[in-house]
Amino acid sequence: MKDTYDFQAIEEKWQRLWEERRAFHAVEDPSRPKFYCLEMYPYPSGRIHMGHVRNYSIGDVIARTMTMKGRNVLHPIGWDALGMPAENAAIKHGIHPRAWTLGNVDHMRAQLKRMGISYDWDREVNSCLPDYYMWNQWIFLKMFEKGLAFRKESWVNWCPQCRTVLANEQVVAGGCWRCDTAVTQKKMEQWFLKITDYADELLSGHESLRKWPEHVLQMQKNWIGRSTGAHVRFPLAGSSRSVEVFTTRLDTIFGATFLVVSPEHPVVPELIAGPDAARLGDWVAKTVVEMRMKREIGETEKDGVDTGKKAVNPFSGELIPVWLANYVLMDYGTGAIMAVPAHDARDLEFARDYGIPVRTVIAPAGEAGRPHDGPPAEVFEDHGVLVNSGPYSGLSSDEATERMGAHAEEKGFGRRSTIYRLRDWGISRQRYWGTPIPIIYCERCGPVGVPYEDLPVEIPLNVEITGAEGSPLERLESFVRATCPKCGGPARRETDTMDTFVDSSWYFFRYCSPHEEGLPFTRAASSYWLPVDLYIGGVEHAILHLIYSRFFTKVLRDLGLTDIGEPFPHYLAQGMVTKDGSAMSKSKGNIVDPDDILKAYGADALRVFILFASPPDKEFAWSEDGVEGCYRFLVRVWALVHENLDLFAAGSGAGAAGNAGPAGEAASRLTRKMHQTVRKVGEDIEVRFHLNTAVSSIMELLNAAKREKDALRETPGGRAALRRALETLIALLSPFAPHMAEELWERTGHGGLLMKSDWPAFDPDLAREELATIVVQVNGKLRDKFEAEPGLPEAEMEARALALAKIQVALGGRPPRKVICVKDKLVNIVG
RNA sequence: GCCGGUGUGGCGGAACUGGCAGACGCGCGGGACUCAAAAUCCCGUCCGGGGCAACUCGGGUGUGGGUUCGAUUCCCUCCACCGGCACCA
Repeated sequence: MKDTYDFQAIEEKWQRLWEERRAFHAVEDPSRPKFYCLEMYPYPSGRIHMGHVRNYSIGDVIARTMTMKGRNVLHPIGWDALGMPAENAAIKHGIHPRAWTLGNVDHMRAQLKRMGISYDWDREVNSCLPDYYMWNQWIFLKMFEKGLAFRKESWVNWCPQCRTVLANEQVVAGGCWRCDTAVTQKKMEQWFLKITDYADELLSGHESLRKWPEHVLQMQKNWIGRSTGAHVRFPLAGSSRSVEVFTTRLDTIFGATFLVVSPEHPVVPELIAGPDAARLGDWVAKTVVEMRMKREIGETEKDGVDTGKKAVNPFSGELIPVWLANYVLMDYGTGAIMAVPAHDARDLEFARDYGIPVRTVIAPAGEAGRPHDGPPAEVFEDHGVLVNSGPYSGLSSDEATERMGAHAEEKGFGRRSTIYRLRDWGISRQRYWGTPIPIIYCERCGPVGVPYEDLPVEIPLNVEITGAEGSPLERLESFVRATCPKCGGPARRETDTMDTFVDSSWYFFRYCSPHEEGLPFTRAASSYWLPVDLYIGGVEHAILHLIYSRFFTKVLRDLGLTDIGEPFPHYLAQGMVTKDGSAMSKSKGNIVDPDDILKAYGADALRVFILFASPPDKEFAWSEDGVEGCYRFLVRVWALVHENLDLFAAGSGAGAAGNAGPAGEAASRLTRKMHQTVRKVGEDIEVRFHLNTAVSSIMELLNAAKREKDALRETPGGRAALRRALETLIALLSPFAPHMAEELWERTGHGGLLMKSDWPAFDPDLAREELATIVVQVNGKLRDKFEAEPGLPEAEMEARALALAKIQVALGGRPPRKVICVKDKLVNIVG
C-alpha cells in the first residue's frame, strides 16, 4: 500500500479484517463487567440518512471506547421492519412488502458496514420475520391471560388516506403523522393494552432516571398527566341516579352553581328526557359530531344547553341546574364537572354567557374577613381562605380540601382520588404488514387466544396488495377461516395487526439471546446484559417509544421474565441534523446523502466531522466545508505519523520509555500534553459525552506534536517521547476514525487489532503542570500573571503579586484594602 | 395559556466546581513554495481606540437589575427562538 491516505482501500481492508476476525462478536462473560450500548434500531426505508449516521457514530465511539477500557461490550443492531411504507411501496411499485423490506435491509446493512460501525451482526434482529414477531404474539397472549390486553369498543382516530386507525400519539395537529391528512372519527372494536395500570409506576420510575434529559422526563410527565383530587357524586333530584364528577378543587365546592355533563355521557338520555327532549336531542347529536371534529382543529366556542334537571350538592344540600356543554370531555375524568365560575376561568366564561350565578367561596389570605356577597370582578384561581362555605368557612384551601375529602368518604358520596391523562394503548391496526393479533373469534366461546404451540400466526405472503378499502387479510378466506381452539367449532381469525410500536417495545431484550427458540429471551443472557447502559436516539421518540418500552419492561417483570423494572437508566437524546437552518427532509430538499460523502471523504472523515461539529444532544448543522476540514485533520495525522515512521523501526535510536535519557523541555511538555489528553478524551467520552471536545483535544495533541517534533527528533529521549505521543494519538483517535487508526497501528509495527488493545494509560504525575500560572487581578480585572511552583502559600502568593510592576501601577500607590487568594490559581487585589 | 429548553466572534462551537471569555475547526486576511494554479506549510483573525513595534488602553457572553473581591456560570425581570402539552376539571 502507498503512503498517501487512500481511505477507500484502508476502510475496505479493515472492514474485511474485522469481519474475518469476528471482532465485534459479543459473548456473555460473567468474569468481566459488561456494557450494553444501544442505538434505536432503524426502519428500513431504503437508505441510511444523516440522522442514522449521527446516531450510530455516537454509539460506536462509546462502544469502541468501552471495549478498549476493558468492558465486555454488547453493541447490536436490527430492523424495525414492519409498517406502512412497505405496503405503500407494494401499491405503488407492485413489489411485495416483504421483498421490498428485505431488499432495503440488505442495502442498509451494507451501508452501516461501510461506516465501520462495530455491530455484532450475529445478533441482528428483524421484526418482519416470524422468528421475531411470533414473540410479539407470545407476549400479547401472556398479557391477554393477565387481562392486560383487552377488547373495547371505542372512538378511534381514523386516517381516510391510510385507511387505518391511529393512536392518539400518531395524530399531529389534527392530521395523520405520516401523510398529514385530516383525521376523522370512527367507532370500532379494538384491542388495548392496559398501560394505565402502570401510570403511577411510570411516573414514580422517573426518580431513578437521573441520567435522562430533564425535558424528556417533563414530556413524559405531561403525557401521563397525573392529577390528584376527589370524585364526588351529585344525586339527581327526583331520580335514583347521580352524576359523579372529578375535581382538583374540592375546597371550592360551595361555589358550584351548576353541573356540566359531556354530551357523550351515558346519563345524557335520562337528562334530556321530558318535554324538551327533541330540541335537546338535536343539540346533543350535533354537538357530539362537532366536538370530535373541532377538537382536532383547536379553538371552539363554548356552547351548552340547560337540561332543566337539578342535582343536589352533597355538601350544602343546594339544588343546582344540570347543563350539557361542549367544553366537557367524555374521555377525561368522569365526563362531568362541577362548575365553580368564581374560581375557574372556563366555568366563568360559560356562566357569563348563560347568565348563571357566580359565587365567591375562596378569598385571598388577607381578605377573608370582609364580606364576599356579589360576583367577583375577575376569576380567582389561587388557593386562599374559604368564605361562604358553611362549616368550612375560615379554613385554608389545603385544610378544607383535606377535611372535605374525609367528610365525603365518611358519608360515602365521594372519595379522594388520583386520575391520569394517559389512555390505554390501542394497538389494533387494519393493515397487512404487521404482526397478526393471535386471537380466534368463536361464536360460542368468544375471543380465544391462539395456543402457544400454534405460534407464529404468520403473515400470509400470497396476497395482492392493491390499496383497496380495508386490510387484505380480511379478504383472504384461507387466513380468516379457523377452528376454535377451545371447542373445535367454526371460528374466524382476527385480521387486525399490531401497532409496530409493540415490536420496538422489547427488541432490546431479544438482542440478548436472538436465536432462542423457546422464549422471547433467556433469563441468563438478559440478566447478564440488561439493563441497557446507554441508549441513544432521537428525541422524537421521547414520549411514545420510551414510555411503551418502559411499560413493556414492567409487564415482563411482572410476568416473571426479568428482574429489571427500567430498561434504559441512561438515555442520551441526540439532536437533530439540520442544513441551512432546518431539519433535513425530502420536502425541504436539503438532504445530503451519506453515500456521497463516503465516496468523497471516506467513513472516518464523515464520522469525525459529525461528532466534532456539535455535542451529541445539540442540533447538528451540516456543512460541506466542515467535513473537508476534518478530512484535512486526518491527512495531517497520516502525514505526521509517516514522517516519523522511522521512530517505530527497530534500532531507530528511540529508546523505549524506560531507558529514554534525560528528557528535554520539549519532551516533558509533549509527554505532559499527552497525558492530559488521555485524561480529557476519556472523561469527555465516558463521563460527559462531549464527543466534540474529545475530538478537539486530540487535534490539540496533534498540533503540539507537530510543533515539537523537530526538537524532539534530536535526542533519544525526545524520539521516545514523540513516538509514544504518536502511538497515544492513534489510540485515542481510534473510536472516532477506526479504519485509519488500525492502519496506522499496523504500519507503526503493532500486532493485533488496535480496537482490542488497551486504552492508553493515564499517569496523573506526568500530566501535572510543573508551574502554576497565577492570575493577578485588581478589582476583578486581569492585570498580570506570574508562574509559581504549585502549592505556594497564600502569603507568598500575595507578596509576589503585590511586587509586580503592573500591579503597582494599577493600584496607584494606594495600599490594598483586601486580597483574595485562590491556591495555584489567582490573586485578586481589592483597592 | 401551562410546562421545558436555548441565547457566546463572520459560522459550528469551547470555557467541567463562581476565578485568564472565545479552546478546536471552518471561513477570511497575509506570507512561503510555484511560471501559474491547486494542494501543503507558516503567521494573523472578538470589537473599538492609540503605537513602527514587542505592545497598550477601553468595551464585550440576548435585555435590565441583584448577590459577590470576582458572574458566560447563581438569583430576579423582560425579550427572542425552539420543543412538548393544551377547554385535562
